[in-house]
Amino acid sequence: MIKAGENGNDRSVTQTVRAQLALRDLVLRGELNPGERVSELQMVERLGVSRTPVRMALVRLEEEGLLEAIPSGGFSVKTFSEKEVFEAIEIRGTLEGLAARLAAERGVSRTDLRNAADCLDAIDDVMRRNPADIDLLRYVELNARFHDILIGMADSQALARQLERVNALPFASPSALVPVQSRSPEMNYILSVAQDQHHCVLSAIERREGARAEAIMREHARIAHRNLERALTNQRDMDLVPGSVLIKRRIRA
Amino acid sequence: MIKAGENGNDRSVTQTVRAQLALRDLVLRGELNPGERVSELQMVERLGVSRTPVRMALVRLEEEGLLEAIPSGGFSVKTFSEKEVFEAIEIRGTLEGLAARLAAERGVSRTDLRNAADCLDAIDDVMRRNPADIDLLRYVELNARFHDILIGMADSQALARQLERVNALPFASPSALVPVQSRSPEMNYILSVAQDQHHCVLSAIERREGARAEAIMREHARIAHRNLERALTNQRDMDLVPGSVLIKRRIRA
DNA sequence: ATTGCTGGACCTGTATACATTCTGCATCCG
DNA sequence: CGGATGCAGAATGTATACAGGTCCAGCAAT
Repeated sequence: MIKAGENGNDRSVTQTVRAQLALRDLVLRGELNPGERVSELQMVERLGVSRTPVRMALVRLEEEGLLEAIPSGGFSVKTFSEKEVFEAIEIRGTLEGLAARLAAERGVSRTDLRNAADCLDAIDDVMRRNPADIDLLRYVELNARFHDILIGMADSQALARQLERVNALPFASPSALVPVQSRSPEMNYILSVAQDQHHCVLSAIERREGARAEAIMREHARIAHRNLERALTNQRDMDLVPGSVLIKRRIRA
Repeated sequence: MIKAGENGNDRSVTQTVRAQLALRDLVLRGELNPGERVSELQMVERLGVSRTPVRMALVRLEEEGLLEAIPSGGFSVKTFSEKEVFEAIEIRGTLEGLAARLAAERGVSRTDLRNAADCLDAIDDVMRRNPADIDLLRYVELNARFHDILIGMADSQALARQLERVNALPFASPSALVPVQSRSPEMNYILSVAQDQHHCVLSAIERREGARAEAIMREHARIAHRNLERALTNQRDMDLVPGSVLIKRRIRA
């Protein structure tokens, strides 16, 4: 049954993890109809592992928020209303704000500051090097890294855990909605505003200005709100949003 | 094997749920040494169910934050530093603040307002009826209810989920640290301050004063901080803190 | 045509056997 | 005497068989 080379059997990676990754992929790509029940046996067929790891994967994906437990047993693919997506982003902004405040109030090490500053330098570089055709992939990567560094500076395992959970929703993570801008003439403008906020929050943390650091990160998340709003009105941009198939669209005027 | 009446076999309750409840109880009562590995087979013996439901329970308790995954496999009982406990409370305060702000900004239904007001009336009643010997159990219950109503008023499934997660930590939930005051002469004073905050936040929500509502809930959580501080300095009060056995104490001057 | 019932397929919950990996200890070599 | 090494035991990961429960289709009766 185990055919090496077929789907990257590594022996070090458990079947459970493999099933989890594969299932998440199926859900996010919309190959499982939202709202539909996810049958264990069908997944056994489809993923090529036995029921036990499929079961574990289902439980973990429910924990991630991508699946929903059915009262009578089993799981179904979760759907999200537009409202829920906005709220998820708002929650992320609030928690990142808390992280920034904690970092500012407690103070951070010189090396942390250095790492963050280096990361911002790299982003500046990306934006300066080729303003007409920005390397979005690299921007997204660096942006995610900065946010991770920020969370790290708060030095709070509990907070990191909570944020991990919010970011598990594919459309809520810090970099999820950046690509939506790619078809907009305003992209450079928005990106530079966002990057300015990055600089400002780092400066605030350095000066131990907690309230300011918090406010900036909250506002920073609002950029994602704007991008989402754009994607919802321009339907053709929706395919740039990860997990967009899970979003129950409302009729829009 | 299934002995009805021994541990409430209901047939409608799955073995998994039973195992989860029993295991949580074992962890919270400190019958499993913090930091120690939780052996599946030992739990099978101890709980009287097979490995499968035990496994499920372990995964769910990890999700709750009471257990920690060991990289090489299996789980261990998680320990919390004092810092982590404070942070968990801070996170709760922040999220409850967000809930209050959302409720205020969006406006809430008349029936919600009524329910909340009724709950506060009931708390007032408890405090007035017998000031010398307050029925703490009932206070705790009503307090938890008020916080639940508040979360409900935010009308955000995502936020409710996140708060559920924080409150799963036994010492972080709104009512967890209330009993610590029971041995303090200041109890009545602190309870009335807390209750005043309840009234104020409800009034703020009613008037749609979002920023104020948020600030109040954040400050409200700080009462728990104070109670925790008390318990940590007066070791004899620690046994009033649920899950206190999981808290790694530091030497205090 | 509608409603209630019944049979059966399917699905999940549970238990357990098997395979593989990890761990701890004793022993041996440098 | 310290550290590496190999072995035994145990623990987890995985697969699968079995037992109920749920839900739907089809049929019959009204």
